Amino acid sequence: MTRPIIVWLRRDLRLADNRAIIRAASAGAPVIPLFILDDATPGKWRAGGAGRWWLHHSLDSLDKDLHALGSRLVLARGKSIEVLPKLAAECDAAAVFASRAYEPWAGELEYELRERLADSGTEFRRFAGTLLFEPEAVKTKDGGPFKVYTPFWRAATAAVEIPAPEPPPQSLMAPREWPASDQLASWSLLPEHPDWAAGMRESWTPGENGAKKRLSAFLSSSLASYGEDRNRPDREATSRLSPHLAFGEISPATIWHAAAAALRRQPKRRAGYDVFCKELVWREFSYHLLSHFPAFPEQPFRPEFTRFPWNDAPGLLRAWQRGKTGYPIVDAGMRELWHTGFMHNRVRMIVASFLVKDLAVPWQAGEAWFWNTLVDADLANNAVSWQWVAGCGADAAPYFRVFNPVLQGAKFDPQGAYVRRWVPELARLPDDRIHKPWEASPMELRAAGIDLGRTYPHPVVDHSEARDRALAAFKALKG
DNA sequence: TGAAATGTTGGGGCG
DNA sequence: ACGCCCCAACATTTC
Repeated sequence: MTRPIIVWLRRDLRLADNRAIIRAASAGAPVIPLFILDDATPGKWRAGGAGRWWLHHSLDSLDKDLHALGSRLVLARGKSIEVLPKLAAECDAAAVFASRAYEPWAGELEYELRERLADSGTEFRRFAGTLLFEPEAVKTKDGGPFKVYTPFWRAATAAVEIPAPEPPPQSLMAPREWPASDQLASWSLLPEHPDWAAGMRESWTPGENGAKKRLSAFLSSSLASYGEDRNRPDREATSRLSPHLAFGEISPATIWHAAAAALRRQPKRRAGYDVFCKELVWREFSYHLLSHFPAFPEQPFRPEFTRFPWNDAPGLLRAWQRGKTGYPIVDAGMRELWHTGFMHNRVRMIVASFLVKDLAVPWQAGEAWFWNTLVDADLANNAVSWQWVAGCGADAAPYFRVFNPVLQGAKFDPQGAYVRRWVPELARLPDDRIHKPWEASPMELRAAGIDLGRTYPHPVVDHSEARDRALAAFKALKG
């Protein structure tokens, strides 16, 4: 029998438009789909709690899909650099196929893997597909990486034709004998004591099928108005594809081409389509930056920010994490995150600005919290976006841009529906008080059943004063 | 993918 | 009719 090909799956948990699987399937060899739970290689960036919940269900879903093709998913745990060569030797694998990864540790790992596998006569092949644009494919005039979004967008979309997505394989040849596999349940990826995942189960359908359904629902119902409505957390107007993308349950090329097709069907979707494409390419820009500046998750891109006088304030950080800052839009966002593993993008900007500027807590603390609590936690997006808000990143918001949580709330959640949903103790306040309960009269508070300081906190800082402090600190940094 | 302070304009009230 | 003031609405500048 022909020697098998191991398909090493990572954040590409899909069959459609997954070139590693598709090429292996058409090679005429048995295919061994493999997932390794490797907490050691990424170190502190191993998958967090919410991500582990998602991962469990995504792996479960992929295994079912593989069974429908006469195959299965083999599970192993340990360091990839040890597990893979060992398994390849055991199975006498001809090759290991994988989608390329872009995290700081990935390059060296893939290089070393190639060497070790070659020792035992196993070829190692990487495939594109995780990104629309490979980091090397987009260069400035002098051959360097882009540090500003708009020129990156122009250069990338002009230079690269995005190939059409490829259909999933119709069948996968099983090996004569399956290697031993862990039981998914034995990995304990799901929370037990306590089971905090109820809100996640209500909110999401992890897996390739869920991703496809989400995409078509979004394109048919929300693409047209995406440009205006995507900033409204009180509306279901964003794609909510981020966790599916983060786990590779759907490829960006699939989304790209499906959106273009939706535009062709209905040309009036143009405005929304353009904005949506820009958002997809922000993800590309994040990966572009991460791959050229691997310190991005740890260190400020603009080095002068290393000496910013951050506040060591565990109490304030905790109030932020738990959604008890006293600013309704901030608390609503943090509670949505805690409950569902997700937060609306506009609200992410508001809560991030509040942590970094109002509370002067280092952006890395917010990045770490998001890493653990977001189902769409993605190293590149997370690091680049936090630095963008903090003002120390590439093409970042200028440091003096400080969000006012009251004004942002009034502008993007005008009737307070989002706040009422996630901060129910404020639900009975009138619209013109919902984003600033401290300005409600004693009578209004009583009527709404609120005892400020007891049932809902006073603001942990005064925004106006905090803003002045932030501006002064940033100014000192500059001078 | 800001907010707040400051500057400008123009309509209306009024002497 | 006219100049003056007020101030909202909008624009520009600054942080």
